[in-house]
Amino acid sequence: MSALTSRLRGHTRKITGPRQAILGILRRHPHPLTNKEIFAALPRGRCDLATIYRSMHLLEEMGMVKRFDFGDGAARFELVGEDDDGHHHHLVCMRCAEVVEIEECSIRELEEQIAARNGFATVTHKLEFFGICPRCQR
Amino acid sequence: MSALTSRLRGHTRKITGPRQAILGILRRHPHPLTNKEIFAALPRGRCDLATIYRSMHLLEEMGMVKRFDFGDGAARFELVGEDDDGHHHHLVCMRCAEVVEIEECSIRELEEQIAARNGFATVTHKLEFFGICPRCQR
DNA sequence: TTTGTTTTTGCAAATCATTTGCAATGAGAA
DNA sequence: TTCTCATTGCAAATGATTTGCAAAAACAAA
Repeated sequence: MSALTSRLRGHTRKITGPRQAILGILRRHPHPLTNKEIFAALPRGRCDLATIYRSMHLLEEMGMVKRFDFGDGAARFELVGEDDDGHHHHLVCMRCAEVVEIEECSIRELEEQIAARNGFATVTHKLEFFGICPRCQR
Repeated sequence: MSALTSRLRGHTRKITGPRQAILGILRRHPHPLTNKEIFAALPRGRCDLATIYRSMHLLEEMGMVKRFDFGDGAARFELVGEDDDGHHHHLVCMRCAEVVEIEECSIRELEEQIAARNGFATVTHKLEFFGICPRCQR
């Protein structure tokens, strides 16, 4: 919690109940959660859905959570550890949405390994690169 | 067009004006397009936006277009060649949304190569695996 | 601990992408 | 040419996410 405290203070931000509660939920859920899931996990009426959306933006900017997009239209978030940079991949079941964290980071050749190792079938992957193009760098 | 014709016929589907027009736009745009962009590229009033959404679903099911998700909330589509399976990656500028097609399929080590080769800066990548989990396979 | 200032929150309304109901229209088989 | 079923346009419905605004909460300073 000290990490949150100092980081928030450094941004002229306040340590509010909703924010602590959200971090709490994230801390005890090692899987990516949607804003709605976080909302549901919070004690009833603990805070508004809009507040969760706003908090996630803030925490993301501060680098405390990582945003994931599984392509189903809802963003998902995971807490980033003190040390790690939060970079890892996910193996998502297209039927029940079960999520398995994948530590390694290679590809293609890994598809088979990942499929076999986890017993998943018809595994595919989606990959996009992001950056700043030459024109925009000027 | 013969490919479209035969494929559509094989699915008890009709060859309509909107569908031909959409394929036409896709054919002359080698980059992923959003439904809205396709709509805008179509001669005014050529067809409804809803029809484009419906057509893209159909074409995707038929394997004639590939759907891409750059995480900005809008799906993008590209025509899949007769032969190729449409598998390739994209390098997207986070500022102007310029898109560069990346042929190779490896990762991480490639990030630097891709960044250098295209003059892009701060390149990152997003990757997710999809499949059917053991429980769902039963 | 009281006050003053600034950030946050709740709530409701607004956006945006995408989907859907339904009656009218069009494509293709007979 | 006719008949039937797929398809379309249009408008309304969804679902995720954002935003305006006044009230409430944090916190620094007194």
